Amino acid sequence: MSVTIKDIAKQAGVSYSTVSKALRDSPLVKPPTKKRIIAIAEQLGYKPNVAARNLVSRRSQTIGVVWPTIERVAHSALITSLNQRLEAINYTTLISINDMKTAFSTFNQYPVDAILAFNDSYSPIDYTSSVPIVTYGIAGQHSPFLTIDVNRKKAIQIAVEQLIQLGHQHISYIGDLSGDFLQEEKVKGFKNALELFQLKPFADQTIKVQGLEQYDGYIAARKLLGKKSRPTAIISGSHDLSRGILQAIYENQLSVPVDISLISYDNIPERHHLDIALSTVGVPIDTITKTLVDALMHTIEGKAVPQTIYLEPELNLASSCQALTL
Amino acid sequence: MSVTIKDIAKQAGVSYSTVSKALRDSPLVKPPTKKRIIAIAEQLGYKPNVAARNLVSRRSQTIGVVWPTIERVAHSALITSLNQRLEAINYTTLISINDMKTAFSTFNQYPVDAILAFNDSYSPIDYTSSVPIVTYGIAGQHSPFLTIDVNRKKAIQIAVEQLIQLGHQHISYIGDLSGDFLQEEKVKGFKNALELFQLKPFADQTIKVQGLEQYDGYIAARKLLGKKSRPTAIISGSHDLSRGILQAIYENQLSVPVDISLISYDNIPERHHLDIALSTVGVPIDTITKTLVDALMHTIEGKAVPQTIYLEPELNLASSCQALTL
DNA sequence: TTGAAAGCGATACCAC
DNA sequence: GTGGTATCGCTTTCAA
Repeated sequence: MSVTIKDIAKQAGVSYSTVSKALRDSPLVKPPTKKRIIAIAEQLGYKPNVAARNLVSRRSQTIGVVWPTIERVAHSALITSLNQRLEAINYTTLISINDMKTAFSTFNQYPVDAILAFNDSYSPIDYTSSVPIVTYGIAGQHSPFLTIDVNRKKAIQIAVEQLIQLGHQHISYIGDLSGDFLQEEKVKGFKNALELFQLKPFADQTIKVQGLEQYDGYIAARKLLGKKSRPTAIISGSHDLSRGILQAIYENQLSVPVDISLISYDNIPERHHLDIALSTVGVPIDTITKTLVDALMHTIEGKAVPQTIYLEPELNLASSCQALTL
Repeated sequence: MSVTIKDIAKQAGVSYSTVSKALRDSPLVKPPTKKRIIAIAEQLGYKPNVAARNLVSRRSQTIGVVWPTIERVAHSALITSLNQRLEAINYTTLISINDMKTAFSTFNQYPVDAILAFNDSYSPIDYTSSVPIVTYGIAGQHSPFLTIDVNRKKAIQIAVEQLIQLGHQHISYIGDLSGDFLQEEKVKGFKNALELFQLKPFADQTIKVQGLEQYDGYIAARKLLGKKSRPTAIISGSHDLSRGILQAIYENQLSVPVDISLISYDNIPERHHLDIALSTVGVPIDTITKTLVDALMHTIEGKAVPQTIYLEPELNLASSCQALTL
């Protein structure tokens, strides 16, 4: 049997309700008493019983994260950052890798204060939950939840704009992954931008990939660079793709940015870990997770309204881009 | 406020303790009564309050999984399978991606019945936990916990033995990743086996990789195959590496198994998803997770002893290997 | 400033 | 078979 507040109360010679207050740092307990109680608690190795606390407070200080696609690495960094943030405000993160429906059901019977669902499809989440839900991903049409969405279209558009300003006319986009809605958004953004800036279409505008890993970027870029005519600039759909693309470029005895300028989607710290400083567009992970946590807290307090928050991407111009030299 | 057993009791006109029994399918309640109560519960949308249940039963039906390395994909499939198995026996899986120490502390104050820790280092886990712990990974020297370890050395040894039986003399191992203890075990197994079978050493016996992804396998294999003399057989440290290796072999206009035989570590269903049926050595994921779950249940019931369970790898011979033709 | 007591929702034991 | 009741560990009024 582990130690309870009653044990502490006995030791301290006070009532156990006083202990409860002291441990919760209530102002209703005299500082010296409080100090003594906390000392004893520590010494006894007291750990509060969460079940009991949840029972009475009707709060669990736990966020349920629905993350059905662990096998795809994309969100790992996001989850890591999210976890840290929640931890900092005394929340526990509980991850479920089951499908939405199962996970919702689990979390609804488990004591979580809110659910964060990673949603990478357009299909509406048709599930009623008594626990408040925040969604990260594609903004659905009439989502009944607060949804956080990254403006991926605009991100790519910004990249295109930047390259055009630098004088580029032949720009390829590597990262067309069919079946992945998040990726398709980016492709749309690319095509929109080309139209918008009235760039004349050329052969290899969008390059399909099999996946989003370094390997896929490498394969795609090699195919692209193997041809007689090649673009002067490339936009890549993800950081990992970019790594592979860089490799392929080097292999072709080409140089970045002299021969080819490169802008990568994804705004993560790892962009500094390459031989060359990578230009990127995207929302910084920190911004995303901060927004998510804020949204969750608001939702828990019942202050959130079903709406979509679009996060605006930022451009980080670095040495992987330069003006086209004629 | 959500519905409780008292609400059901009122509706059904019975005492709430009867409801409790009925809902737990106790034989002490007449079937018709039981049926009626269950119907009402369903109709009211009753969800048991886990906190209250935990409080009294002193069980939470929850396993805490410590998985600090989500960013490395290797264990994803394992976690997925584990989660399914636990779900099947009414256990909830709670994943923490914090470091061991933090995670243990969280789980110790959170109601979990047992902790499963993924440990990929030799360093002993110096943490006392009142919650029972099962470890998966390298068997420590004097681990105070039940540890499940895969005999990786032996796996590679079996692969070598098989290839030798097929007449191969020049065998390379791709998958030497410094700093990763699990990988180093495999390299050791390879070297041991070569000695054991008295194979004369040749130049490119072990090939270092930067990571364990397809890309890394591709790069390593390309380097290996670019030289004048090449091995007649390759053993690969992981499924993903193998995919890249296959790619590099094809690119060199070589064929598997005619020119090169290939055996891959990792025994996962995906081995059937390639152009060629891949020979593999390793413990099937299902076996691993079954063992883990059994170990956890035993531990929870207090029937487990601190010991190491070694899982023995299996060889699956498929068309990616053939006898050496002279 | 402290203590007593009610109660959160469910289980389990003991009567009836 | 069913109902009453103590109990789990803690928070929260309400009195003292």
